[in-house]
Amino acid sequence: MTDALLDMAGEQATVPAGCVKAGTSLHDELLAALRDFIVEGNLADGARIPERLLCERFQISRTPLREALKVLAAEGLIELLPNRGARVREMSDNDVRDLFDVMGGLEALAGRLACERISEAEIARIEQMHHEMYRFYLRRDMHGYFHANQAIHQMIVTAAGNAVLSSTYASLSGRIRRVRYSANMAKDRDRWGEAMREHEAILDALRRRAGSELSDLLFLHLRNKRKAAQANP
Amino acid sequence: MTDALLDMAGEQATVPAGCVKAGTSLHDELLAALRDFIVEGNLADGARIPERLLCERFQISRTPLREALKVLAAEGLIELLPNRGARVREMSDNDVRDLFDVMGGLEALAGRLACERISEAEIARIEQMHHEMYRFYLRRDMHGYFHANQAIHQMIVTAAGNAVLSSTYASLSGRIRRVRYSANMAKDRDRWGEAMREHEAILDALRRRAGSELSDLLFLHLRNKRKAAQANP
DNA sequence: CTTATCAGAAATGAATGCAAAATGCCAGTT
DNA sequence: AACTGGCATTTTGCATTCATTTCTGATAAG
Repeated sequence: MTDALLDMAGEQATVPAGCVKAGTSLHDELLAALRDFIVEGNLADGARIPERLLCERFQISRTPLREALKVLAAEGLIELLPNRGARVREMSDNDVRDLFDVMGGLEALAGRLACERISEAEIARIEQMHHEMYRFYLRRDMHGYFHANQAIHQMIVTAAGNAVLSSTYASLSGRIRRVRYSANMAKDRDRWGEAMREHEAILDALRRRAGSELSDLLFLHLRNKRKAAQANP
Repeated sequence: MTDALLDMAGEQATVPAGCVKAGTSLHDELLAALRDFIVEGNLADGARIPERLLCERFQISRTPLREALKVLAAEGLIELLPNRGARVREMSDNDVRDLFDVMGGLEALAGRLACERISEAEIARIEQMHHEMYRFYLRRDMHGYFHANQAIHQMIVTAAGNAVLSSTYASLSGRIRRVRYSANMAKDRDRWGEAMREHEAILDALRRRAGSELSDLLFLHLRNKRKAAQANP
């Protein structure tokens, strides 16, 4: 962990003062940096996060750091034990299941709302991304596929045009990104093909602007994704 | 606003020290108290929240207060303008629409999950609450109806057995509770009756454990509720 | 050799102090 | 009379300091 923190401190040091964008407080910057750092998975599950270390690395005092930690705890990324400091939140299988289901619910909502207000241009853009993803699938390019897949889902959420949905979705995405759930698909070729077929159906429903149907498809798609991810010994 | 703050100080003063529950830090207590205070609607929309005042009222220093404010800002209840302090977040019609839609999406999810795991006893309990609500409706008891209605929706969310869903729902509930959206139904008797019929259908779908159908019904129910609430000049 | 206990060290929780930014006020000007 | 510019006050942001709790590890008893 210490090495990672040192790396981060390095980045911080290379952009010392001029990088302070107008209107951004030290606290906000720190919050974003810390969140990214944890979401990226640089810290092990359940790892302690000593304030002193972070202070030295970020070259700040404890006050803004502690504020940021409180916010991250509220977001569910870390947990604060009274008088015992911050820990990276460990996620049980149940937690992962719950997170996936809520993500599914939010994507279902996104699909429904998107059907109501998405433009033809946006649909065309998603179709394009879909074909791109398909090419990754044919090439068995796991990384590219995963990236394209995530972009499509994000695009649907964005197309819903709902700020509350977007921020809620982003928050849960951060929490779930710590869970490595992409690697499993490589072992399960059937699931990969199935996922592609599900995406075909999703795109079709979006084209027809069939809100309820798309809503169902997206929820079930996420649920299947979760089942595939959790079916690992 | 000052009066309201003074009132709160009074409450705080009446339970000065003994109320400190074991394991709860000053920060957590303060956070809960502040959140309740704002959710209850004691502060006007857009009202400034000077730190000094709150400190005097709560008899604490600025440090824990500022931590609490940061968390409330992250929750979306207030907004923090850099160097200009905290304000109660004003909600535009768009914000209310977005909130209602996401609440609808979450309830739709709750219904779907509830269908999978709800017990017969819980269904019976909801039926009972439904009939209770119906009696309030017949008596034109707006307050009682509203209360029973909220209890039913909460019960469905609880029955979903998803911790992430519950906490997300609770957070959005807090943000939306500041909006008075109950009074309008009194003016629109048709909407009230329609809402009752929707609840009949919801209960029926739940009995049959028809997940997708219930999901649709709940989303549309919330959307209709929103439309009725926002149709006020 | 294991385990219990206790003192020192370290970390957290909260309060205070200081610098910078913003708000408000008043005078001077047009 | 209205508007602009500058100064004083207030308020926020962050650092530092103090108090309390927890952790560590060394020592001694079983």
